[in-house]
Amino acid sequence: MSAEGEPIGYLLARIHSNMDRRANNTLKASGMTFSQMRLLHFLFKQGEATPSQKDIEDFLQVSHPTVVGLIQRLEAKELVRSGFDQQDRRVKSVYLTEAGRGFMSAVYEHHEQMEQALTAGLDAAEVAALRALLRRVLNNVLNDDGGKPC
Amino acid sequence: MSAEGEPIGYLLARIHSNMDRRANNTLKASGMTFSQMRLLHFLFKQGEATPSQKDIEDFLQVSHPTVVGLIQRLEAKELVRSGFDQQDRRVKSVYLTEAGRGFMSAVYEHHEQMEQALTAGLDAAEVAALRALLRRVLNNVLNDDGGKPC
DNA sequence: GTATAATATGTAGCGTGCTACGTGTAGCGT
DNA sequence: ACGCTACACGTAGCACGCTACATATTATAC
Repeated sequence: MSAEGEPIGYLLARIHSNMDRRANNTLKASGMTFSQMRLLHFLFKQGEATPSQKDIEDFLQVSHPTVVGLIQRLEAKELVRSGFDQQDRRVKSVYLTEAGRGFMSAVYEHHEQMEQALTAGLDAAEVAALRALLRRVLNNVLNDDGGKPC
Repeated sequence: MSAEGEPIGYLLARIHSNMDRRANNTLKASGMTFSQMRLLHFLFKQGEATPSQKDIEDFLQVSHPTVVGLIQRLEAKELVRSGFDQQDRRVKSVYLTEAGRGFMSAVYEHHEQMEQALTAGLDAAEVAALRALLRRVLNNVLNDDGGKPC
């Protein structure tokens, strides 16, 4: 029937938008969003290091104006702070405040919940297989030029 | 190292945003977007039927204000037209214009390209496995209430 | 030293998604 | 007929993603 014909692209679009909506509804009470959570997660993992805006852009794989917006909103909430580097005054370093660091436990709790909700009913081998396939798809999306000369 | 730990949720977010950007860049010349393409695809499949805005909402699985915006932009381009039903004047029926119907061949061409780019390097069995796993993930995202009472 | 290119960040404007709330129509109970 | 609920659609306002263009700093070439 229609099962074999359903495009992977549409499937991914539907999953992502539903996942995003669910996550944001759960986080709504705390005034956070899924994207903001991803950024805090990255900063938390860095420990004492203070990554630049460019590093964040590469990690999240979004454009730099998107990162600017995220940082502005997180700074308004006093969860992160930023400042220009003294060595190279082009780069802006970003780091968690104490409040931001404290926020992370709640964030990680939700993180676990969402991951388990996504993979409910799949055993460990299936999750591993899915992850491996998705990583290959991601690589295609990142590097493949699909006929476009540039 | 970090391979086994990468959350499915983040992987999906990265894939979707990169896919969307690629698709929109390819479609840019024609003034279309990936979302608009999904809607035209749905209308085209309906043949003579004229689905309501609500039907579109259910198919795309997005909120009704999002559908309103999509339709407004497609109507501005004269690719679709809409009107309220005479039987039940709450419902607004949407259908392709001739221009919209003509547009579809180009759309389908890109559709094929994107699908192939996504699954490059995967054989038929792997694509089928990925699709099956994604469908289960989608189902989790759709139906699982994850502790929310309702 | 000065011009040029490369890099990092900022701003403008738009599309797409959401929630919350408002409007109009249909259906139902009384 | 009246009110109430349910349903479909509309609007407001926001978050987040993009491209295109602008600015500031550094690096490089001459």
